[in-house]
Amino acid sequence: MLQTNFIRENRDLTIAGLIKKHFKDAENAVDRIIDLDRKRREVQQALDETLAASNNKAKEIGALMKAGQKAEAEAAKADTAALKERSKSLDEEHKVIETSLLEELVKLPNLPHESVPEGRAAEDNVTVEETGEKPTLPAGALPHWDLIKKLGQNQAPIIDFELGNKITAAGFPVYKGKAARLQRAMISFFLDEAGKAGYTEVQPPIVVNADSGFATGQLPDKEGQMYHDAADDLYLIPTAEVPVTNLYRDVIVAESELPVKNVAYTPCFRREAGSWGAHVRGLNRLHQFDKVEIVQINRPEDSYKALDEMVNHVKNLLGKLELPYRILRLCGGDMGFTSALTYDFEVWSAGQERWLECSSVSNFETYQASRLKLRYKNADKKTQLLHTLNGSALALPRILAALLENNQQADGTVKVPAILVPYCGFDVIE
RNA sequence: AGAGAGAUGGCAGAGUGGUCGAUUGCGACGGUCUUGAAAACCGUUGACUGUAACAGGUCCGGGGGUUCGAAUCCCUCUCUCUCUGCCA
Repeated sequence: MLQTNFIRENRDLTIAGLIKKHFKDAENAVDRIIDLDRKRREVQQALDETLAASNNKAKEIGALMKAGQKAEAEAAKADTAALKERSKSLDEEHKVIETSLLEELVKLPNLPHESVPEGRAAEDNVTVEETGEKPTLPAGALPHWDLIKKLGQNQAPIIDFELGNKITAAGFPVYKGKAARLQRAMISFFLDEAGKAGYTEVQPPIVVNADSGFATGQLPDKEGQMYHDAADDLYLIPTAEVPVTNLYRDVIVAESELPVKNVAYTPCFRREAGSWGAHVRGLNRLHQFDKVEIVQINRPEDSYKALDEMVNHVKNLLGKLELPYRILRLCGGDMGFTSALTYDFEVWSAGQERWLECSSVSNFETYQASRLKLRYKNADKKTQLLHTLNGSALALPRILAALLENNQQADGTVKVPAILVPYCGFDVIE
C-alpha cells in the first residue's frame, strides 16, 4: 500500500502514476486521502494533548496519595471526568477517520516504475526479447487437448478432464501415468535449479488467513479470485507468493540476512470466474495447478538488480527445456494491482500456434512491505521498508502443454526434453 | 479433545495497582587499554506515531472492561509447555 507521507509530499507524481495504471478518478482519490490524512493528524494531536493532561493528572493524584493528602487527591479527581469524556470522543473520531483513510488507501494500486510502457491492455505490452525457434510440426500434429487422448496407451488419456470433472468440477484435471510423472519431474527440476541459484526451499501451508491475503494484496480487492472456506475463514492460495511472502509479515529482517531468497512448490487455486472459451481449453486455464515460485526480499537499492536476476533465472529454465519463448514488459493498464514492474514470459505452443503465459516476474517495491510491515535496519540504523519480488519458475500446465505439442513426432509419440529425462526416467511418451 | 501452567524488549529473566517503557544478565554496538586480539572497565542498545528540532502520544501475546491511574485486577480469544486421550 502507498504511504500517506509519500502521497502528501508527491501529490502530482502519485496522480500521474495512477493515471498510467489506468486508475479511475485518480486526482479525487488522492485528494480525499490527503484531506483525511490532514484531519487524522489534527484529531491525533488534540487526542494526544488530552491524554497528556490525563496522564499528568493521574501522576499528580498518585503523588498526593503517596504523601497522604487524601482530601487534595479527591479534589484533583474531580477534574478527570471531563478529560476522560473528551479523550473518549476524540478517540472515537480518530478511529472513524483512520478507518476511512485505510479504506481509501487500500483502493490505490502500486505506482508503476518509470520504465513501464504506457498502454491500456495486452496489445500495448512491449516485447523485450524473443528466443528460440518455433518448431515445425509433423503432419497430423494436434493441440494438447486432442493429443493427450492418444497418449498413455491403456491409461489414455494421460490427462483426464472428464474424470476430474466427475470427482470435482471443470478445471480440475486428473494427471495419469507419464503425465503425472512428468509433472513431478518438472517440480523437482525447477526446485533443484532454484536451489542452485541460492533459493531456500520452503513448504508453506496452502491455505492462508485473511491477514495474509490482505498483506500481499489479494484482499480486499480480489476476494472473488480465491476459494474461501467460510467455516474457518481461510483461503486456498492462488499462488505460493501469498504464504511465502507472509512468512515475513511483521518482521524486521537483520541486514545480514538480505537478500532473502525462498522457493516453494505448491498447488495453486484460482476461481477465475468468467471468461471461458476457445482460449481456455485444455490446460490453458485451470482452477487448480502446480507452480514453483521464487520470492525475494531485498534492499530498495538492490531490488531491480534482483528482478533482472530472477528474469535470467526463468530464461535459464525455459532454455534448458528447449522451449521458444518471449518476454513482455507489461504496460501500465495490464499490470497487476500491486506491482511496480512486471515481465511476463510466454511460451510458444506449436499445436495451438499461440503464445501462452507461463511466468510473471514482478517487483512490488514497498507496496507489499508496507502492508506486511516488513522492514530492516539500514546503515543509518533507521528501520526502512524492504522491497518484495516474486516470479513463477515455473507454472506447470502451460509448460506441459507446450512440451507435449512442440515435441510431437511423426509417429505420434512425444519426445521428452533431455534435461527432464534423468528426473522422470523416460525419454518418450507413447 | 480433557486437566494444569504460562505468554514481558534480540535472547534469558524480574516486576502483582502510582515517575515501569519497564530491575538485571547475556548478546550486539561504540570507547579506554593493547602491536593486534582476549579479558577488564566506561557508555549506548525495542517498535510505532509525531515535530524543522524538542515535546507529546501508543505498545508488556490479540481484543474488550474496571480505575483518577493497569505489565500488574476482571472478561474473552489465540498460542506455547506438561500430563492424559486420539491420529497420518
